[in-house]
Amino acid sequence: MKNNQGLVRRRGRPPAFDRREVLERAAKIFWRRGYEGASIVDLTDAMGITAQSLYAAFGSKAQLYREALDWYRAALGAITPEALDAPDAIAVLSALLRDQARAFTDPAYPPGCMIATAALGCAEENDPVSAMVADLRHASVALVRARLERAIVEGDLRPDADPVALARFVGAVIQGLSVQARDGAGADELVAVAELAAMELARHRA
Amino acid sequence: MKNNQGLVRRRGRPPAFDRREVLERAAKIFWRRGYEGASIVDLTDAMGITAQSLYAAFGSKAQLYREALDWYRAALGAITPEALDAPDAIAVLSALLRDQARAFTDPAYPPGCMIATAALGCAEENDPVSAMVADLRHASVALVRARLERAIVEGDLRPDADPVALARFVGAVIQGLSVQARDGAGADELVAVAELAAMELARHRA
DNA sequence: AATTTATCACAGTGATCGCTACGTAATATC
DNA sequence: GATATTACGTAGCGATCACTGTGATAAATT
Repeated sequence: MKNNQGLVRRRGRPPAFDRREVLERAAKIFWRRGYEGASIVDLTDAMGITAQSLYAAFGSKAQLYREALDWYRAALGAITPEALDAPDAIAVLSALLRDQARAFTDPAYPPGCMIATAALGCAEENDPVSAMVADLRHASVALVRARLERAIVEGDLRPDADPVALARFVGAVIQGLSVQARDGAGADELVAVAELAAMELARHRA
Repeated sequence: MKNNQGLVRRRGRPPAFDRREVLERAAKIFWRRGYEGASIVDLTDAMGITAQSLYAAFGSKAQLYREALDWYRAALGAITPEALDAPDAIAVLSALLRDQARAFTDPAYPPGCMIATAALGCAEENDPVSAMVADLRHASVALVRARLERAIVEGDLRPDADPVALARFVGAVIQGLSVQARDGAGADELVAVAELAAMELARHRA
């Protein structure tokens, strides 16, 4: 009906649900409850499909979570190379901090970041899932670090600045913003924090 | 045997374990795995007692977690009014950030903070536990804020500084340090982040 | 029409969840 | 030693976990 837009012709009855839409609904449950805190019943209730359809479409809970993270990164929370590509690294990262402060408190979505504060401490059996999310955090910090290294070359950042520490600093503030958003902080409060962090970045401007 | 040091005489067979010692072992499991990630079997295995003894001594998993948090705050992770009481608020908070960076990476204990990044996103049934830990985070930030307000009165901090935002900023950095410690960061890396945050604090010195 | 695939409702898998009843062993007071 | 009190080990409670089998029906293709 809605899905399978003529790209791949298959025989048999087509799915009655839009795969992307039910994925988004599942992602919001994972976002709010975390991987372990979201049960299959929670997910199927929100998605409006049965467990059989879930497993037929997504394979497993862990695979569904992986796809939910992909959705989040593509739709909302990504720190992409493109987003960091504009001139003036310090302005780019200051805007990033402010944007994240606003995004983490957007009432249209669950509070906080789906990646920055996910799967911190979980049952041993789910350590692989935790490691996967940690890898996404590492990758984001690495992108920020690369952008800061470029900023030194381009003369935005002082040559004696430490891109590794500054990137970790930006990551830490974003993670803290996510914690406080989950604890109920408002947009203005978090933007004020982001601006303090941006001030510290500006201190390293060339 | 080891416990019940003559303080309260009771009839019947005395416990064969030291209550404080098994509580500390339980706390480390909670610390590493979180409230939901630590099962009763995980806990009793680490504590070296049976589930029967656990429930007789601590009442429930939630109550054991509460006592574990008390142990953590008393033994290690507390931001107490006393710790913040020394002169020069900015020096105090800078030292706090550095100390936390070191504590979060102490190989003698699980990585990160037991409170700063605990119970973020959990099953609905455990929302009360999550709220309890969030309250502890709020209380810590409130202590920092009070110390910063005093610093304005005492002339450490510039009168136009924002104690609320600065306290949230300190809290956010600590929370980010805890995330990155859990992700495997080392002491030196986190101390470098703490020092960047301390630099921003210093910018508001009177 | 025949085939294929997806839907649903229902049921149930073994495992684990937090938690507890029961009988016995050990230590107190009397 | 008698008795009361408490802890311990075994075993198991009902509930939920992620996940799957069955079977009938519906909707698409060939």
